[in-house]
This record gives sequence, C-alpha cells and structure tokens, in this order.
Amino acid sequence: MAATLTVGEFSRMSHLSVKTLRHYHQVGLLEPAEVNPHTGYRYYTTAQIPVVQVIRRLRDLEMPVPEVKAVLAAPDTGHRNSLIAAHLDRLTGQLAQTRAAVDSLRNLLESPDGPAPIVHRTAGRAGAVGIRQIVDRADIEPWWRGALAELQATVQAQGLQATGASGGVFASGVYEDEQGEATVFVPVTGSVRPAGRVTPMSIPAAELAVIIHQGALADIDLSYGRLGAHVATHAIGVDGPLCEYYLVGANDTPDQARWRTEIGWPIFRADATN
Amino acid sequence: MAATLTVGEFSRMSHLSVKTLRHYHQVGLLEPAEVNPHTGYRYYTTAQIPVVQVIRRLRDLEMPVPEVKAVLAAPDTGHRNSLIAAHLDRLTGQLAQTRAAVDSLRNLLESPDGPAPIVHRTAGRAGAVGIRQIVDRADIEPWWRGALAELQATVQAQGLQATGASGGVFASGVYEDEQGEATVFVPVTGSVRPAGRVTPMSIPAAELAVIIHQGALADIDLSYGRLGAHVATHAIGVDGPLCEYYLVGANDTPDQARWRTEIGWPIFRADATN
DNA sequence: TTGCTCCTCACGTCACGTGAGGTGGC
DNA sequence: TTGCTCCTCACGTCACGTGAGGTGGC
Repeated sequence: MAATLTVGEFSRMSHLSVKTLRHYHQVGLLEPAEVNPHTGYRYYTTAQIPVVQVIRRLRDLEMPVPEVKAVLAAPDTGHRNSLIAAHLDRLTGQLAQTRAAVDSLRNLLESPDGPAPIVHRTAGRAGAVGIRQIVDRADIEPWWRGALAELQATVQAQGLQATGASGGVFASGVYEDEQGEATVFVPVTGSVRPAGRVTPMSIPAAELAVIIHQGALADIDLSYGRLGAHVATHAIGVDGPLCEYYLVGANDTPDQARWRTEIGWPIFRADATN
Repeated sequence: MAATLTVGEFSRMSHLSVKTLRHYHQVGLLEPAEVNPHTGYRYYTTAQIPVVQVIRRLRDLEMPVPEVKAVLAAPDTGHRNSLIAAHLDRLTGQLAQTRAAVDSLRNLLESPDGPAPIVHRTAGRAGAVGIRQIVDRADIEPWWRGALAELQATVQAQGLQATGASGGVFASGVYEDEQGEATVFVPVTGSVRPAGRVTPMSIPAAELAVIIHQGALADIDLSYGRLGAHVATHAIGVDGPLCEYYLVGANDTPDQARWRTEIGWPIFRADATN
C-alpha cells in the first residue's frame, strides 16, 4: 500500500530539497501523485521513491532534465540503458577534454614560446576533393574529424592520388561568430566522382604567412596568436579565409603531441622572393 | 611594437567569439587596450594575446571568471600557481564525485533492493562530546568529515572513553531547505573540556525505527527511502530530527563499500517490546 | 490558538548566445 | 557608394536558489 507523503516528508526520504521537488513538478519531471486543488498542497506516495532515486542519480551525473524524462519514459530496459550509456560516453568525452585542457595549461605556463619560425609562401591553385559545409562553432571538431576521415576513405575507394597533405579552409565566421563555412580537402589529380558529401573542388592560389604548429589542437590558438601578431605588426594582412594543412595528423599517429599543422594567413606580398 | 587589432582580428587570433570578447570586456576580465569614445569600437594589441591565451585555458577548465581575474592579478608566480593548483584540486574532487555517482547509478540499476531489515529500538539518553552548527546543505559533506575528524582527535587528546559509535543528528532543514542545524557527536563518559568547536552535550533518548545502510554515502538516500516508506506506511512517524550512527566509517576503512551506517527515524511506539 | 508547513509569484545566478535595430570605416 | 564590421540594448538559456508575502493544517 502506497502511503501518502507531504513534500517535506518526500524531501527527507529523497534527499532533494523542497525547492527542487517543486521545480521538478513545474517542469514535468516528477509530478506529485496528487495535488489538492484547493490548497495546492503536493502529495507523493512511497511508490514514487524508486523513481526519485533514479532521477537524483542521473541529475548527479548532470544529465539534462529532458533526457532524464526520456529515460523514465523509456519503453524497455534496453532502450533505457542505451540512453544512459550515451550519457556516460559524453561524460567520458568531457573527461578527455578536461585532461587535454590541463595539459594545454601546463604547456602554456611551463614552456615559454618556442621559436616556431614564420615564413611567407605562395600556395598554388590545386585540384582537390573536399567537403564544404556551414558548421556550428561548437560542433567544429567532430565535424572536422568526420569529414577528414570520409575524405581519406573516398580517396582510397576511388583510387585517387593525393598530391599533398590534407587541409582545411575556414571562413572568419567560424572563429568570430557562432557558425561559418568550413572546408576540408585533399589535393588530388585525376577525375573525381562525387560521393556523399564529397565533391571535386579547386583550391585557389594564395599568398600566405605560415607557421607550423607542433602538438595538440587544443594549443593551436598559440600559433594563431603568433601568426596573427606577425601579420598585424607588419601590416600585411588581407581579407581571405584562414587555412590549415595537416602535415602530420590523426591519420599518421594518435599521439597529438606529434602532430604538425601548418597554418596559413592570407597576406599582401610585395616581395616576390623569400 | 604592439600592433592594434579590431575585435574581429583579435577573435581570430584568440579563437574566442566576438560575443565572448565583448562579454569579457563588460565583466572586466579583459579590457581592450583602447576604446574609441566616439564609435565605441574596441581595439586590442598583440601584447594582449598571451593574456587571452591564459584566460581561454582557465575558462576551458571551468574556472569561474572572478578566479581567472585573481590569477591574472596575482602578484607573483607562486601565488598564481597556488590559485591554479587549488582549482585543479577541485576538478579532481569533482571527478571523484562523478565516479561515485556512476557507481551509485550502476548499483541502483543492477541490484534490486537488498533485504535490509527495519527494526524499532529505544536509544537511551547519553553523555557525549559533539559539534553543533548551522550548515549549508551544499557544504554538508565536507563539514561532516571535518567535524567528525576533529571530534575523534579531541576524544583521543583528552583521553576520553568512547562508549559507542559516533553519530549525527540532522534537523529537517538540512534535507528540505538550504540549511539547517547539524550535530555530530561521540558518546563518552567522563568530564569534557570544551576545545575549538567541541562541546559536551547530552544526546536525548528517542524511540526510533532504524535501518542499517551498507555502502557509500552516495547511496544513503536508498535507505532513507526504505525507512521513510516504512514509517509512512505504518503511520508511526513523529516530529524530531533524524539521526545516524557510523558503525563502520571513515575511521575504520577508506573503502566506502564496507561502511555501515545506522539511520534512525523518530517514531511513536505503542509496543514497548520488540 | 500558536507556529510550523506549505503555497505562489518574481527575480537572481552564471557565462555567455540570440537577435533586433542601427551606425561607422574602408 | 556598397557592404562588411562594429556597436548597444534586451532577452533567452539551464537548473534551480532566494526571498517576499501569504494561507492552510494539526
């Protein structure tokens, strides 16, 4: 028999504050078994205790309220467990990101700026296969990983010959606003058959100031900062998208410390030499 | 020579959105080197790039903005590093909590309710040493750990004889609202000298429904739920603070899975036997 | 009957993001 | 001159917490 409980009693049994229980009622996460229409008093039952225990644990794991609702509404255990597993995967990902951020901070504080040299070079026009999309800033990294992997696979599947390192071109919106046009490409020769998101494209020529960033992408703003400062100091910047070349990347080694990324910043070049 | 940069340029170099830079200006975390009084345009300099790089990394680690300010304002490296180390310690603590929450969830989903029996017993009046304070709900666990440790040390230092397991008494505000009166105590015989927060006190007699909770404190709401449901179902609850006795706790083993906590819920007892 | 519990707004927190509406600079 | 960059409000987000002011139940 399910006994009736006031909010206060239910709070003591669930270790959730009364304010929280009222909030859960308001957002429809946990409705009291009964609400007195005259007084507005909430009444719960002992049968709701197991439910609130699950809610509490999922919220402790920072699962968003709508997802907790979905877990409670799951038709069967399998569905429920997969929702929970997906959330645990997200937590694992966040943990990895935190670890990377700690490394990045240590790196910044311990080692003074390395002597990464900046040079000017001309990038010629090149045929390529690529993927081009409007991407949300927040999703940029997974998008980038996926697009590069799809590209590599397409190059292999179609037997194309890569003529250089893969690269990316990013409109300023990607950095400054919340979304912008992003492109990843692999320079190739030969005829390309469009497949999935992959299309043939032409990478335009450009005059660039370039720097080679060594190490994880979490630190790439360091090299962007150095390169941007150089361009600003010499007042040689021109409009145009920033580009990157992945000289050593995920395809070569999982050890991000060994990655090498060339960053190109478009410039006006008076000196044809150098 | 520090070149002048617009927000957009500074955004590209720092990989922070323009909105974020404006926000940092508004809250005083990162002021532009210059603001045109007529147009309101913000101008940064290349000298600010290293600063924004530190800010970005600390915010990636979810350090609150006021603390980031403190790091930037730190008078020397030692001070700065200790602020950062303190934050990393907090992150480590959160990680441990997340792990505990995962274990707790798994425990809840895998094992159905154990057969923890509920019995009724009379707790007699007892002399004790204790610490009693109004505690914020959010701070309850560290307060509890610290207070228990201080108590144990006082008992040892004064050569007192513990006559039973240590315990805690919690007013309903601790569970329901955001703060409430909490007490931890060790029952002792002999005369007690007040020291620090520790004072002699008397634990009143009470009729209790009790359950023994086995395992981590993160799971203790399960036992509270079972005990509360029992009291509600039999309609034997009376007003009074909830109490706990730490039969096996931090003092005995660091392995929380082996902890045993008796929870007491005040009841009206018609049957003098049992 | 006292006082404790419960109620409903309305607003605050934190670190930005969204979006409208408008102006300045190359 | 176009259009791109920049500006300022005002409001939204998320999961509650704070606090005022008031009523119901034992």
